[in-house]
Amino acid sequence: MYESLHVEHSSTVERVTEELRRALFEGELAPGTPLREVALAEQIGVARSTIREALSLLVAEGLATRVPNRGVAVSALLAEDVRDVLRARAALESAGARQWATATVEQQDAVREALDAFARTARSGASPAALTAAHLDIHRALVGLIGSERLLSTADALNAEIRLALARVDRVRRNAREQVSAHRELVSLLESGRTAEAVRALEHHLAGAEKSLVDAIHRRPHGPAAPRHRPDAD
Amino acid sequence: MYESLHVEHSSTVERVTEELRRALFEGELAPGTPLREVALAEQIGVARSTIREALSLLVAEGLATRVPNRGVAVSALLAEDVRDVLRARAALESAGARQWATATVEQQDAVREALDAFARTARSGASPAALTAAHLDIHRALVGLIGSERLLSTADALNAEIRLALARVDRVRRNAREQVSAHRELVSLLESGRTAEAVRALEHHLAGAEKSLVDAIHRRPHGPAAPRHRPDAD
DNA sequence: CCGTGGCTGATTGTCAGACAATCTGACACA
DNA sequence: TGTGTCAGATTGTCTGACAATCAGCCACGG
Repeated sequence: MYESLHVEHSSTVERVTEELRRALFEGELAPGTPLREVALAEQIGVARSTIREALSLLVAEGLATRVPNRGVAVSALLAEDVRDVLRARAALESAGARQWATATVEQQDAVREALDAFARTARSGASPAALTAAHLDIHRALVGLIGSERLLSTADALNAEIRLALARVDRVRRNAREQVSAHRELVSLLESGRTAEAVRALEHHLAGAEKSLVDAIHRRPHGPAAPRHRPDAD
Repeated sequence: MYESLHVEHSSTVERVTEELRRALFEGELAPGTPLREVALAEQIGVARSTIREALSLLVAEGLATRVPNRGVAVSALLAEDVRDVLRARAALESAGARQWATATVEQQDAVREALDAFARTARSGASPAALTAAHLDIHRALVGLIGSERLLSTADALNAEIRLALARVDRVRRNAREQVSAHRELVSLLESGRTAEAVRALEHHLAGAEKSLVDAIHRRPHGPAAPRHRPDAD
């Protein structure tokens, strides 16, 4: 017992990491932006070693990229990366969908709840970031049907990369209502046992997401060529 | 061009991490063994901060576990963990198998080559560790059929955990020849387009692996209860 | 006898400061 | 145009330090 009594993680590294993550998702730091150790250290008010650990965490999560002897920078997803991530998600989520029948009731309920939460969020006209989070929660719950904590972790990492990409292109504000009904349709296919159709619908949905993401990247090619270091504005 | 010309990573952290990994896979460090920072630092001859980074890497890979304020120790897989990992592998690998038809020729060849390499290794009666590595390479190549680098990384992490568990129970020396033919059968099912049968065979194989691993763990329950700190031998 | 509380040593988490190695960009030079 | 050199910036690693936290032990009191 008493398991529910645990204070928030008071680790300094954890707090710094969380702050950086927030800044990334919020779009305050554009992809390609270098994350200098000394600058961040004195700016946040912690030691360089602490910043170093936090940056390593971000790199491990795929949100930042480290080049030896040149430091870490905010990850800039290329079209190739988006394809990679979406392919991974398709594999994970359709594997989950295929296991709907053998999943536990809790796992199924998690999907339904995520769907409802998404619908509520869409109806209440929340912020784009919140909407994206709620949307991705449904897909996370699909992976949860597999029943592996480790796969849930990788699903989280994949979703984090997507959120990073979406932070720069929140113009994907297409009809949220439409998205809700599409996902509702997907879940009802699962519930009625039409697995093959559900998998097809899921793959169709992900293909669409991939296309819009790749288009967005091509429209604003913040590719591997880091923004030139210009002292003035452009 | 010139891409193939890159020296070995000369990073100290990388070397230390590699050394620790080797010790783990070799079974020199039993699960539960604490990895003390100062001790390792002066033993290997590097600074504590360097050891710290290396340990963080191991923790990120799942090979070690960190408890706040109590340090990191070699991961001890419980039966629950083995189930989790095997479930994840089943999802990834059968997803790969299902995509055999749409995979590129290179990806298919990777599977065939891994199979041949395994057969050669088995015939040459190599070390158990080498045999396990060759075996896992086949399964890795199956995940490769999906075409996502990120999923390959998670497959590597999962396989590393399995290798860690196998290091303590290399009594799984059952007939290697039998294993080879089982995998050959699996690949030929894929090549002949009998996907559903291949997936079934794969899941059967993984279920067997899970069972033997769980049995081994129960036989030698190096569970979460870390070995008491006794100054003398037992 | 058993639970409580406090003490001690060991270990981690974080900090400060230092220095060599490496990379970038600019500049001089052929 | 292409090459060599140099200064500045930044990382990778080291040393040393200290407070916070934890495990084990022991005394105390019910």
